[in-house]
Amino acid sequence: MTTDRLSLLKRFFKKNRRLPSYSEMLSLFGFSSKNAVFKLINKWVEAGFIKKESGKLAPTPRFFALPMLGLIKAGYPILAEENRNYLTLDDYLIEDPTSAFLLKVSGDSMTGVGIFEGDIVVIERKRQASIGDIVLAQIDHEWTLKILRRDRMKRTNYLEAANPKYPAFRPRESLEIFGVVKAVVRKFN
Amino acid sequence: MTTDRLSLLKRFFKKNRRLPSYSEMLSLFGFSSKNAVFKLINKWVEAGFIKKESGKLAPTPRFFALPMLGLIKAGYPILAEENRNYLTLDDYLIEDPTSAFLLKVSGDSMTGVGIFEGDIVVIERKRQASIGDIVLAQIDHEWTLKILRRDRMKRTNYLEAANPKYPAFRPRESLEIFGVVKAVVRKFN
DNA sequence: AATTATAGTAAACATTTGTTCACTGTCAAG
DNA sequence: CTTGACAGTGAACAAATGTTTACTATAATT
Repeated sequence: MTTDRLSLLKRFFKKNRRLPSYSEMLSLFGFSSKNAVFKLINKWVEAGFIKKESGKLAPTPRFFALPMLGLIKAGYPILAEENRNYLTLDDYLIEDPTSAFLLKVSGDSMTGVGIFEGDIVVIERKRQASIGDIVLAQIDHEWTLKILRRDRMKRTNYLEAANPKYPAFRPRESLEIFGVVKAVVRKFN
Repeated sequence: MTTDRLSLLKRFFKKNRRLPSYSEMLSLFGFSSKNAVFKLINKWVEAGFIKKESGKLAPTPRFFALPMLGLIKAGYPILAEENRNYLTLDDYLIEDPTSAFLLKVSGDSMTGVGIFEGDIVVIERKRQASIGDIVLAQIDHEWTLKILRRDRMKRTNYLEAANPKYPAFRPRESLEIFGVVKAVVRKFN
């Protein structure tokens, strides 16, 4: 399989974080006429991989999209119906890049919700959270990552680990929330 | 906090998947001289947010980078030492976009390694895997996601769930590997 | 008060951009 | 065999690009 041109283009974008100009594509694809590039691009525009707006090229969501399968229990993989038009994993996971940051997790207190030591969580910076959210909080001036719970009787909030071996964490002085966990990410190997 | 110009630029890139031209930046930033843009860009180039190569602008890894913290058990978050220069979560998670695809997980057979129903796994398409890898495989013509194990005595491979409630899966006829799980991703809410 | 850096305007310019037009060879279909 | 579609060459071109130079106003420093 001789690497096709779209792959070459994707590789260029991955490396340079931009699309090449037509003259750059000349050498990238091995053409000697810009018109060849022109026609090729138009084909990709029609196919929906690339967009033109006021003469500027930009990749479309489709350009990045990885095929997404669903695995049926019975045993056959199918193309997942949901063409949720998320562009990249970034766009899927990080809604507001300006308020988001990453946190490398340590400890085993959240294994119950599938957050393990070494995982990376995406946190959205905010001071308010809903009950049940996984929050980054400071409880009695100590930082921690736990589930936010509410004690209806005492009308207070407290923190709970997602691991039966830890007790509930009830603040003596203060419980301050700094962010909410929006996603987890784990790499194998 | 009046949204600063770098944020405007990031927003533009997130929306259009490209950097604006200087003339577009005029209106984006509210300048009336291209030279103002020119100087601003050069500042960002020096700061390492943007790169110029042969007159073409491109964002650097730094442009995308989210702050990455580490959480010490004792209770204080610190800037994670590892400035691994991964660009985006995509680049961190997906090494080879041409051979990768996504799979939405169903079932509870992999909860032991923190893969739950509804999670999305990044799979690298390949026919060979190492013992211990989490693989997408066809065992006796049925698709499944399990851990690849080796039976040294019988000199055969078999599959194992990461959930004690399932027995080992030993192939009667065939065990064919289609890909290896490189990462998991889970979104909350 | 004088000085220096910073942030922006305004105009001019060579280079490069994407596009268009006319043309050629190749291959598959009628 | 002819026809038409397809893939590419080559040259020409208006428009837009990033850059440079000269100048102004504002704020900060000495």
